[in-house]
Amino acid sequence: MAERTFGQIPGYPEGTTFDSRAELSEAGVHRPLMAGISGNARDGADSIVLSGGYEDDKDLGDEIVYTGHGGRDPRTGVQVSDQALRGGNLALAKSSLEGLPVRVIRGSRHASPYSPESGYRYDGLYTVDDYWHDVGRSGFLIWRFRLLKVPTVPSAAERVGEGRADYSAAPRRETTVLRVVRDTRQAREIKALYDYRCQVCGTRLEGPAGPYAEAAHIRPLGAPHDGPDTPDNTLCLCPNHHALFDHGGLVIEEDLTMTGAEGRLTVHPRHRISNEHLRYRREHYRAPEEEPRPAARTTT
DNA sequence: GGGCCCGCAGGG
DNA sequence: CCCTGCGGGCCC
Repeated sequence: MAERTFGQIPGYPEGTTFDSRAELSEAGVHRPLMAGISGNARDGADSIVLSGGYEDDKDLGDEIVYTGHGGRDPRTGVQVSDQALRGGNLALAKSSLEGLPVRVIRGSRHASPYSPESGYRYDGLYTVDDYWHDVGRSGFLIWRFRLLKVPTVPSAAERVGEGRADYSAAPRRETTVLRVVRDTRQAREIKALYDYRCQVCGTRLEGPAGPYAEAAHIRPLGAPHDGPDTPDNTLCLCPNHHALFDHGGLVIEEDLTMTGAEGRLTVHPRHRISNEHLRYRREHYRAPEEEPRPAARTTT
């Protein structure tokens, strides 16, 4: 078994097309012949294929919301039970935690303006920006992974000796920056209100240029969550608790007690926090009930 | 080795 | 078009 390779495969630049899954596998661009996700729980996911069939997928080009696997009838492809954070799904979550690049391949059967006319096409590297669970069209629990394109910069080797005509001939999509700028005026005001102390642990980080804290959104900004950039959707957190919150390891209950941290969330009298947004976060990011958390890996 | 999976070809 | 049988590679 060849070792798993993350990032671009030498000899197969972005835009390379393949006739079949067998060719993709042979090239090492996406090794499994049928599965959509290549990877494991330990190392993360190195590639995925969008080939249609998953009704909850969203493809906006530079942003993809990819559906995890599992819970489908193998014959019909119909979702008949809940998905779990296992196998390839866990691999993609691992890639998110580690910030690993995922090769994305689109197939012609995937209904999207970004799909190739025929066969499969390697479309570059993406990062797994976020993952959460949702109720899919089928009514069953699905895991969802937001992938964002890593902007492609031509390497020095590619630039050297490259004629202008060649450059203009290369098909390049315009890259849309989808990230919302997070530190708005209201975010700064919330941080000032708490004097840069974490609402979870009270930590105040002080550097020579001043204090540092992060504004965390409770209901995430951007589709499909569409949380607002408003004070009632913003928390002032230290980097550790921000990361823990984003990855579902810190849950704020309705009474402001916390799962994953001691005590109760500190809330300033002049800071109203939306219960609705807190509920949204719990519903989509907390580990599902029947989902046993994977055993933590210890480094020895 | 078992079970899973965003194939694929072939036939109706 | 839809359905069926037969799959290879890989994770666990």
